[in-house]
Amino acid sequence: MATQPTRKRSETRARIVEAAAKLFRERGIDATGVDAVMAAAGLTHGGFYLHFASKEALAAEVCATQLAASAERWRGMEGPDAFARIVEHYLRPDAGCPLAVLGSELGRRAAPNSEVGQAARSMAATLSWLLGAADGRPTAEGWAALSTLVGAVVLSRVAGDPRDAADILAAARDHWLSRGEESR
Amino acid sequence: MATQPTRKRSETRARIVEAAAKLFRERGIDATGVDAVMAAAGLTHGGFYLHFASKEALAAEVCATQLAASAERWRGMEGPDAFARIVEHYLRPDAGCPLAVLGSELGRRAAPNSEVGQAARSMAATLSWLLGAADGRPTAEGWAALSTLVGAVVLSRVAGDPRDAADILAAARDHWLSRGEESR
DNA sequence: TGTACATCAGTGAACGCGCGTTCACTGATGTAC
DNA sequence: TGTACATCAGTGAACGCGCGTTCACTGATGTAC
Repeated sequence: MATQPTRKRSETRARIVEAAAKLFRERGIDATGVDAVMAAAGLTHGGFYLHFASKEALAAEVCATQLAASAERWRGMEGPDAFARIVEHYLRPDAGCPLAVLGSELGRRAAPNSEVGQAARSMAATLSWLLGAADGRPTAEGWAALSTLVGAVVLSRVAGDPRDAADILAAARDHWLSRGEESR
Repeated sequence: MATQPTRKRSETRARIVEAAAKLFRERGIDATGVDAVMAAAGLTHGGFYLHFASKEALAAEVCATQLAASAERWRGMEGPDAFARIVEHYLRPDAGCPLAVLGSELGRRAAPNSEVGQAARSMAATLSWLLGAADGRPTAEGWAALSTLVGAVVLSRVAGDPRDAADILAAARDHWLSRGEESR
């Protein structure tokens, strides 16, 4: 079959990362094959190793960059309702933060762990700050808030009943947003 | 090689389930082979299918029974510090509730889901009851508490730094136990 | 402007390994007589 | 009590498939002259 007109390597690479992020979120890392990732990126599987040393390297990069981007976005949030906006966004049924969606898989992978851990720390630190902490380090309250968010997403995905799933997300939201002023 | 003296099928089966529960908790379902489970049970892999129709059937049974047992144990807890005891126990670093440890893998498996969902509901209902709910149904507060527990375990396993891991578990504990009286 | 060649992204067949599953066989225990 | 046979749990070699990885090859673009 004919080859596509030559494209920039870096653009193709970005497409692969994007496709992988989506599939990993939907199906998990182990359950997503290299061929599926490449097909989703509009390529054949053979070209994968032109961009990545291994599937494991891709997984590490995808998780690290996704979480780093989230952490960065959170850190940039401003305004009195920043906390509420983060919570609402995190708990959207289609959000799928890697911490929650890939949590158990991440816990057992060696490679991405330090970066994943740092991103989690940064996210907890942002929540702590928005909850009134003095410096930029995660407080107990910040960790508790992040735990509730992550756990709610995990539980909502495990719950067989979609109504339970919605209840769980709403419960996590209410628990953290009904302190001080309600934001809607 | 010599065969072991004949044993009761049901006992062997129970040993397989026990071994699988341990390995699934440690390594995850996908990453644990049938041969590893059987070896841990002191058997060779060939005999597996005398007890289970497939690895998937084993996974379903292990998850369902583990969670049902947890839910049952929670339901039977009594006394004014029942809530505190559940929380403390759940957050022990070596506990490893399947909801947290296998959460993301469970979310994508078809078979065990309805039973897993029911167990989660029951656990949330017990927490709700102990937090003062009127009937035996899960309240928002109960779901929020369970979410925090699950999320804390997930995060503590993802955190690269063992000190963060301990902080996270302690934060979840403090968040839910410092309402009303402290229990220690 | 045109020709020859290097470079480069991507193709798709093939390889090898791990793992779930099957199956013929073994050795011990239980039962009939 | 002893012998013959059925049953039954378990063994371990083998099979097949999926998937990560490799590699010879293709076709397009860029460059030298």
